[in-house]
Amino acid sequence: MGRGKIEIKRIENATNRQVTYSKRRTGIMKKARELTVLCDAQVAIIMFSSTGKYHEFCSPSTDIKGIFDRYQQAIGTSLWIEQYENMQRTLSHLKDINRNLRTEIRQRMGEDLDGLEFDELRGLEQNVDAALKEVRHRKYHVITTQTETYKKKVKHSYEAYKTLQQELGLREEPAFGFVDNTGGGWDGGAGAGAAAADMFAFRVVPSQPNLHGMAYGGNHDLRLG
Amino acid sequence: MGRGKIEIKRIENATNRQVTYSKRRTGIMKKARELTVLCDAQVAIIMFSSTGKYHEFCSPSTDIKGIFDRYQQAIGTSLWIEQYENMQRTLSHLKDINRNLRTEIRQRMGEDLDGLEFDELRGLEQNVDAALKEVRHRKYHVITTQTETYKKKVKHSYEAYKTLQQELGLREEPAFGFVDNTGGGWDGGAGAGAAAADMFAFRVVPSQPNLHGMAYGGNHDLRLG
DNA sequence: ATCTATTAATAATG
DNA sequence: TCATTATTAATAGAT
Repeated sequence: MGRGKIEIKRIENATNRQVTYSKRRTGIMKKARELTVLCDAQVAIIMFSSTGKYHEFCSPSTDIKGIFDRYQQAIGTSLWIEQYENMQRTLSHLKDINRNLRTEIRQRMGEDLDGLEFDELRGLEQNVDAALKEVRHRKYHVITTQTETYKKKVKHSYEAYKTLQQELGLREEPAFGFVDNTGGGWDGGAGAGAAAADMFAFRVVPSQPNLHGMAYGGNHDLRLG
Repeated sequence: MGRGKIEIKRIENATNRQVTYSKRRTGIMKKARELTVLCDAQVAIIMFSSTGKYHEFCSPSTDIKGIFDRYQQAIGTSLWIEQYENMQRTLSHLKDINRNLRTEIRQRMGEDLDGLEFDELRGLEQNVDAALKEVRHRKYHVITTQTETYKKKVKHSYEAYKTLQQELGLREEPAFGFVDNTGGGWDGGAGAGAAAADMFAFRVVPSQPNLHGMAYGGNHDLRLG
């Protein structure tokens, strides 16, 4: 259907090939459109030219995704089933791991111990015991450091206050609690410790939410026992 | 292109419609095949007739999935992005939970404590302490139960042996270790305890693999300390 | 299915 | 890319 018959084989001249692609693509799209109208059919076409350009056709009242979902239904499988199943596997593997992690945590909390053999219980006991020592050690480190810091801050403030008092030459009623130390010196002892405990009362909510919804221990009062 | 020109609108006669669908479908497929050969193009076509039958065309050296993957790349999005993203969300959520669980376990093991506030450390200490008590309690329960069971078994065997000895009227050299109890009675004390410890030596591998690869505690010898 | 008169698509050309 | 047109290809309607 042209000025001459052509053989159906790759057109070597790139320009001709491109021109023919363009003309015939239009033709196919027109035919597809006619088919959908005449015959009430659903058609989806995707084309890539040799230069990488893409064109699509899709019958109205649906879209490429719709037709492909229907197609996958028709052939009874998903074209992307492999990726999908891969993901599903990863997902269920993660769920397994999570379940095991939760079990381990519960056991480390002293729950769900029924399934453990004696030697596992012994190992767990030793491990928890060692952990307890670590936590205690860390706790004492923190409280010591924080107390020192607080002592320094209070001492610093007190000295600034004294300096100010001297510079102004005033003898006003003291505004700070710590001026009960009438001697003017620094006691550095029990008084500072008690004040430090009050200071820590600002933060009783763990900064990192516990996944069991039951943050470590129930008792958050601040006696230093 | 036929005995008469036709209007491009739905063919009401179902038979005609089906015939036209069949003819024109063949025509489009032929055109598509020619296009792929002449122009070195990739083409995918999916059709559904009004009766629900499906037909497909795909250029050689690829498949429908291949063309659709390329198409999705070309338009820069996935047609199934919603499902995919849903799964990705679930996945990363699970990973988050996983990470938090691991952190909690490490902290319960006395590691990674640097990020914890004093009151969190205190809560953790109390919690681990309580857990330790639980584990110890359970351990003693298990060892007690198992010891009792073992005692009963040994006693039972011993009595069976005695009965057998009497029935046969024999005075052979004893074959079992426990007949050192020359009095013939049952001591029920330290001897049985030591034998029980040997019995437990069969199982030193935890039945449930620990996810940190470091089963509870390193020391699995069986001294009952 | 097959046939064929007729229309539609398009290859070559400008 | 666009228009023209000679020619081939597709197909509507009939058998």
